[in-house]
Formats: sequence, C-alpha cells, structure tokens
Amino acid sequence: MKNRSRKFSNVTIKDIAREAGVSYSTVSRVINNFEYIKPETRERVTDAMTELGYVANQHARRLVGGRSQVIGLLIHAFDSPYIGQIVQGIDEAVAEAEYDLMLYTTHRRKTRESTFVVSIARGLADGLLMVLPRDVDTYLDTLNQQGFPFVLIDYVATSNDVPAVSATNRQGAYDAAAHLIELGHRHIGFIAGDMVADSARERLQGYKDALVDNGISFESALVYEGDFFQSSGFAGADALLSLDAPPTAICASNDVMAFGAYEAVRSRGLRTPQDISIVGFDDIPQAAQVHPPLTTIRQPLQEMGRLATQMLLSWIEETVEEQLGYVQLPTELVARDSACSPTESVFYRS
Amino acid sequence: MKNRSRKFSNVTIKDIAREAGVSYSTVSRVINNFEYIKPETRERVTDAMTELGYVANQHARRLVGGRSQVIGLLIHAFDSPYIGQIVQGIDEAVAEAEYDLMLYTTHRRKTRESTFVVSIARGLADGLLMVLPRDVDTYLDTLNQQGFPFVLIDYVATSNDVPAVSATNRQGAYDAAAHLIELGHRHIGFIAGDMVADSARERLQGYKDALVDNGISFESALVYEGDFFQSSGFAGADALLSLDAPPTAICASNDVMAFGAYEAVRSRGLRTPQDISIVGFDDIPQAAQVHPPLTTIRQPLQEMGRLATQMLLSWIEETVEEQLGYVQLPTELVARDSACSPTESVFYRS
DNA sequence: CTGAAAGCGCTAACAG
DNA sequence: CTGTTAGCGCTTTCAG
Repeated sequence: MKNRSRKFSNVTIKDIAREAGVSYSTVSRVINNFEYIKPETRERVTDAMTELGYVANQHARRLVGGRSQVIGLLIHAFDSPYIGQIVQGIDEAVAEAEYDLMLYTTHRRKTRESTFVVSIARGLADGLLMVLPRDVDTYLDTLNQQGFPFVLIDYVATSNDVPAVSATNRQGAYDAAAHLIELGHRHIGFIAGDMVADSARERLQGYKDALVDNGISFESALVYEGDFFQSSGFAGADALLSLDAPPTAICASNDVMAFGAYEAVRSRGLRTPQDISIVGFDDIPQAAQVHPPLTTIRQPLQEMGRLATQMLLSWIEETVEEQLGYVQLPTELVARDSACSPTESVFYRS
Repeated sequence: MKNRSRKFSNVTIKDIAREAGVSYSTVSRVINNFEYIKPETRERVTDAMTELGYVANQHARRLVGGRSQVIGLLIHAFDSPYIGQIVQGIDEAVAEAEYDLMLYTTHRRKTRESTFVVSIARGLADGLLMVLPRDVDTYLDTLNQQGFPFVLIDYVATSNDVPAVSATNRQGAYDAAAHLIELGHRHIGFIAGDMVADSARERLQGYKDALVDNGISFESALVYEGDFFQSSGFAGADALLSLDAPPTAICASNDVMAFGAYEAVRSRGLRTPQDISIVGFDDIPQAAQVHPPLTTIRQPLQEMGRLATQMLLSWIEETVEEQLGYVQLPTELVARDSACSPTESVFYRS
C-alpha cells in the first residue's frame, strides 16, 4: 500500500549502488562530485546511473540539505507586459543563481492572503518575491517576525527598512508633466492608475508637484481615476476631452492606458500629437512600436526584477549581514513622438 | 554543523507535539484533518501551532507521500503576449487542482535540453508542460520510456500518440487567406513565422492550400520568412511592398508580425486596410486594441493551456487509463477592420 | 578512498 | 481516540 502513486521516479540511489556494487554513500559522493573517489569507482557508478536513468529526488535532497533552492514569486496575474518584463529580470537572476522559480498567482486564493503568503512560501521556498503587493501590512509583521526572506517589487515603502525595490514614481511623473510644460502645455490632464497601488498615488503626486513648481494651479477636474487597464485609458481620455476646457496634453499613469488614450483621441477624429499630446509611463516594449511611438517614462522593469532577486538571494545566502532596505531605481524620460508643442492652431473650434 | 543554513523554518511537528503534550503522530493527524480526534486535543494542537508559527515542510511531506503536487512548465521566455495567454490558462487549471507551478525558461540552460527536461522535472515535479517545444525528438523517447507524464503545447505532432495540444494551424491560415480571397484579393503576400516551429510550417501550408483551392497560383516571391517578432513583420511587409507587383493584402503568421506590417504600410504613407489589407494570427488581446482593429485568426490560447494541464493532471492522477493523444483545438476567423475589398482605386501609381 | 549509521520532517500502518 | 514504529531518498559525520 505504500508507494501508492509512484509509477515513475523509482530508481533511487540504492538501486544504482547495488548495480555498481558500492555503498550508497559512495553514490551520493559521486553525485555531489566529491574529490577522493577512485576514478574506476566513479565510472562504474556513472555508468549505472545512466543505464538505470537515475534522477535525484530533490525533495529528499532538500529535506536533508535544509535549503530548497527555490524561490517563490507572487504576482496578480499574467496579463500585462509590465509583469512580463519584471518576471524576465527575475527569471534571469534566479537562473544565474541556479535556483528554481515557483509561481503563485494571487487570484488563486484570495482569502487570507497573509497566511497564504507565509505558509505557502515557507513550506517550499527559501524566499519570496512579491510584485505589486497589496495588503502588505497584513503580513509584513509575520514575515518579519519569522525571519522569512522576502523582497517586494514596486511597493512604495513608508519605512526604509522594508526590503523593496521600486522606481522613482513621483519623480517620473514629475518629469512627464514637466516635459509637457516645457513644450508649452499649461492645461494638462492626468489619467491615474488604480489608487490602491502605491505607485499610482506617487505618480499623481509627481504630476501635482510639477504643476505647482511651474506655477500652474492644480485642477481636480483634469484628473481621471483609471485602473491601469487600457479601457480606462480610453474612458479617461474621452472624459477629459469632453471637458468644456479640454486639456492639450494628457499624462497617463502607464503605457497601456496611454494606448487607450490614443484610441479615444482617434475616435474623435483628432490626432496625436498634433491635436493632443500624450505621455505614458513604464516604457513597455510596445511603447516604441505603436503609432506614433509613445513618449513615456521608462521604468527599468527588468532591472527591478533582477535587483530584487539579488537582494533576496543575498538575504537567503547571508551574503550580507546588513539589513536590506528600500531601493528606488531611477526612471527616465524617453521622448518619442507622442508629445509636441501645442499648436496655436485650431483645436475644438466649438 | 547540521542545520547549517536554516535560520527559519525551525519549528517542526515535534516541537508542537511537545508544546501540546501529545505524540507527533497526533499532530500529523490534526494537520491532515483526521476524524477521530478529541476536540480538546485538537484544540491544544492547533493552539500550539499558531503560537509557534508552524508551517509544514512540504519537502518532507512530499518525500513520504510520493506525489509532489508540482507541475513543471517549460517555456522559452516571457516576452510575448502569446505565452502570457497560454500561461494564464495553465495557471488557472493548476490552481483549481491545487497544484503548484514550477517555471523553467529554456534560455537558461540551452545545452542538452533533453537531459535537462527529464531530470529537472523528474526531481521535483509530477509532470511537465512544454510550450512550443523545439527538439522534441531528442527527449521524446526518454520521456516516454521513463513513463514521465508530459504534455506538449503548440507542438504539431506527427504521430497521434504524442500527448499534445495545438490549434488548427493549417486550417486557420487557410481561412485567413480564403477570407482575403473572398474579399476579392488575388495577389496575397504571406509573412511566415520561424520555420523551425511546426506551427509556422503548417500556416504556410494553409495559405498555399487556400490559394490552390481558389485557382490562384502560388508565387514564392510573395512569401517572406520572418521569425514571429514584430521587426520581422515590418521587414516582411516592407519587402513585399517593394515588389514590382506588390500584393494587395498580407497574411502574417502572427499578430505581432501583423503589427509590424502595419508600421511598414504606414511608413510608406499607405493605409490599412484601404491600400493594403492585413490579417494576423493568434488574436492576442492587443489585436482588438490597435488601430485599425486587426482582423485575425483566433487561437484559443487560454483554452489550450487549460486543456493541456487537464490532460497532464489526468495522466498524473491516473484518472483515465487510455493513452493521451494529440488534440487540435479549432481556430476561428475574427473579422475586424484591417481587411477589406481591394479598392480598384489608385495603388502605387508609379 | 569507501562503508555504516544517523537522521532531515513527515505520513502511515499497527497496536493498543 | 492516540502513541509507537517504520521508513521516504538523500547527505553527512564517523570510522575505518
């Protein structure tokens, strides 16, 4: 009755020990590349392994070893290129360190995300990476208290001792708005992201700051609250363009919403950037490929994933003793073709 | 010296047994929700668990249990929305079955993908899902011979007993071309995908078949060999439009290349679809959001991921005894705005 | 250079 | 209802 469901994965270290006529600790040694093994013995063992098709049982190995060489990655879903870019950075760093990546998608078990996070990860992984975490406060304490290694990505830390990496969201949005102002725009709309995300709030703040610093008064009517998805970009731009005094330029809180704004502009028979300038945020790959190429704020997404992974790894492996902190990577304005000076020309000759 | 690197994950079943004053098998029982346990005992144990912050060690559990509840997923990279869609389907099915997903990206260890596939997976996972596998022949035998469960996604099986799911690639491309022909086009260009991919070859074949079936002779000059990336779509369309007798419509082997074609058309001051019709393949989310909305062949990507996962799971859990086979899911023409009848009007008045 | 033996943390009979 | 006892497959002393 034991072995109830194991049809494969049968050949163990013992089988090959028997086959090679050695003790199984010797087999373990050749597997782990120990130095002092008679070449002949080593060969006999290797032969037996290939012959029997041996594959190490990682669970057993890790049970005794203590470390699992697995890191857990928690994301919301796989829908955006934004996530894809970050994951690519993570994946690279994880591969380099010869760790494996366990993927968890939050939509799976919405309830009690906190316990979920802690237990799920601890049982199998050595550390946890979380992209755009939401109810962080709920489990931050537990995580900390248990000393379980974790790093948050795109979480705007309030205190400096939360291991997290994000980009300079406020500064980025500031730069976006400032760019538009520099081009001559004075009436700039803003499409915000989902305000439960820290980054969304920071970007809005950056926009406001840029306005104020340039002597332009903030008008809440020019802010539309979106949700980071394309359709809300469309809706936002559409709403903004319906204003009595529509803006001459729009800052979107991410590229995808900027694409939505493109459509809204187009659907009104207007043109980007001649009639209305648009700038995005993220610089996802498509930003360069749409028409017109999108002027946007580049977030070093891959680098963020990569850095977060390296931070996590150094924690797990105790490479550094110092407390990990909050790191903000710089954003950068990428001026392409979607923003230009407002033409004094005809706009909304209503 | 043991415990060399375990700072956390310390409290075990024994600790909580001691704390609760019971044997550790009892603890195991409450963890696994056995029926006959005195409520009082159960409570003492539960209390101890929460107090000490117990988290089950999955490795130990799985070592004895035999099954790991982990399925491995092998992909090339995370770059395309195409992959994202498939992974979403997989993720959902995996979550429903309460399995975990281990992610492997091939770019990681290019050498000896065959051994990699077999050993990596067998050590940790109960089964393997591979998206768009390449050198399948190399490891198909090993996999089969070892009886290790696996399902290939978007692999065009030559024999029917390879567990795989893909879409009706040939038929899809056939439909795309036929649609264009029906619209009145007689001179249709084709931008192929990377021909090492089975699906790319099948699509090319579908295009040819449609031509032949409609009495149009195939001209190899009208076929450009791309690689599924956007830039090759641009290059392909550009090349096709440079022909002495340029096509009036172009079939791209995937949406991303179709987007590249859009750009090429635009860069020549031409319009889609008035001057040149374009149809894609895949129906990735963006297809509906670009301008003009792309007419394309929808591949049920999520469903493909989902089905493959279910097939794999049924193999792992021996739900079905019959041999798993090759399944092709139907594609479907999604007519949007990028293809119309060729205007008799001016085109290339050179 | 290699074998024997002791567990890693947990589940699953087997006896009460 | 609960304790005892074997291992799962592997790594790692500890002795040769």
